[in-house]
Amino acid sequence: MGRTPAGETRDRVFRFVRERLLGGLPPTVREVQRAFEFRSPQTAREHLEGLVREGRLGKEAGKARGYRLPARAGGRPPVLVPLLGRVPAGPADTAVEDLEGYVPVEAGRASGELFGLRVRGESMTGAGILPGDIVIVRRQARAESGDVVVALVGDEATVKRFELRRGRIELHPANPAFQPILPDPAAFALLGKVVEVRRYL
Amino acid sequence: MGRTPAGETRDRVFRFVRERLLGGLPPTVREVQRAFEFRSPQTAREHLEGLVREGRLGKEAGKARGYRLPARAGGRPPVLVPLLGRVPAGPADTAVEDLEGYVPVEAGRASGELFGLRVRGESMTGAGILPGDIVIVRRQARAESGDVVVALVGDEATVKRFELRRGRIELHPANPAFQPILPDPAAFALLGKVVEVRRYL
DNA sequence: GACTATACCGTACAAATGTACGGTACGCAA
DNA sequence: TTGCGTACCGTACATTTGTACGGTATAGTC
Repeated sequence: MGRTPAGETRDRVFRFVRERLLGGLPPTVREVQRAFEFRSPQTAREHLEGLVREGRLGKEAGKARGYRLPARAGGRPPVLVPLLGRVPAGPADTAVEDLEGYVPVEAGRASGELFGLRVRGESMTGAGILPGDIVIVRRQARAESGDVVVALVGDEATVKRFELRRGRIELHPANPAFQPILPDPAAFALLGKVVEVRRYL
Repeated sequence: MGRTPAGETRDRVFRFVRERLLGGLPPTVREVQRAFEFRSPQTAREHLEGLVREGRLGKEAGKARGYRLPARAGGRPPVLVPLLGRVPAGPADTAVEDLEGYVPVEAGRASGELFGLRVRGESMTGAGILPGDIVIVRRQARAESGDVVVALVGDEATVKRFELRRGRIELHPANPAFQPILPDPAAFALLGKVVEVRRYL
């Protein structure tokens, strides 16, 4: 019968499974079978079990789509965080109508609730944050001086550098053409801290 | 029997399912059943089908773990592209020893071979590309004027704006403190085009 | 009351999926 | 040659899982 040199197919099976796992949806035995045109599910299973025996894969026995990356291999699948089009005033859950889509973020970075926000305006160009960029924000009510934050000033969401001076909050732009904002505490709300910036060219 | 106010349980089911979907592993009907302590899988199914009917969920009928986020909401799971620590001289696959990790990228953006590269130097700060940023690069041998590219000049990989002037290639920095590079065609290789910039704060 | 809708239960069935058992073909080494 | 290991096939079976059908209870409305 047509065979393949030692271990080569198994490596390709591993890469296929890893791809699927990293992508988020583990494959079934028969999906592996079809992908490699094996004529028996057992062939796929032998490769998968072999990979488990070698420690290259983990599994939840008996369960559908039970193959996993081994725990030590760190690679949890990325999570998708909502990309919000407008100001996230309430909890992100309620702002469904403003959902532009989802952005993948490493799970390790995903402590707390994250959301994405598209940047408007040029006030942070000096910090490499340009209009149209997407900032990934961890929702939190506190910040430290120097953090880049998303804040609600009046009715407007804005991205600025956060500074605490003599007990007073200041929001500093990173562009000499703009002035620092000294928000009225009553009309101010900190939405979260920027943990990542992305730009699609 | 114990019932719950209109729509409330359904909302909680939706959040549960979305959590699982964003986390990577879609739940089964019976996992939803157990999570909410329904005594019939049918109850879970009615909520799930209801959510599909409302357009809040999508599904692959008949398949195990077939519930999905609706297509409009961001679609395919992200793929992970290799983040290379050093110059990717050969195909990315061969440079495994220089692998720093993986970066998730939307599948829709993943036409062609992608890799990530960490930016060194300040030559592109004017374009919002700072030292330490990660650029996502599509491997390609051609570019057009204005593209931000990764090029190999001599032995060094560099990120610059690509310009073609009178048949001659020029690499322009985006920082007045740096000079354009007019590379010797013999010692020049275009590695790819930057399609995305990210910064982790 | 009669009617309808919603939320849930209980059970059964069918499809998808994981698993087991036995077989064939090839390469290699004793 | 024999024996062993690997790679694969074919088929059957058990579990998991999705699905269908019918039922009960509560609330609201006409």
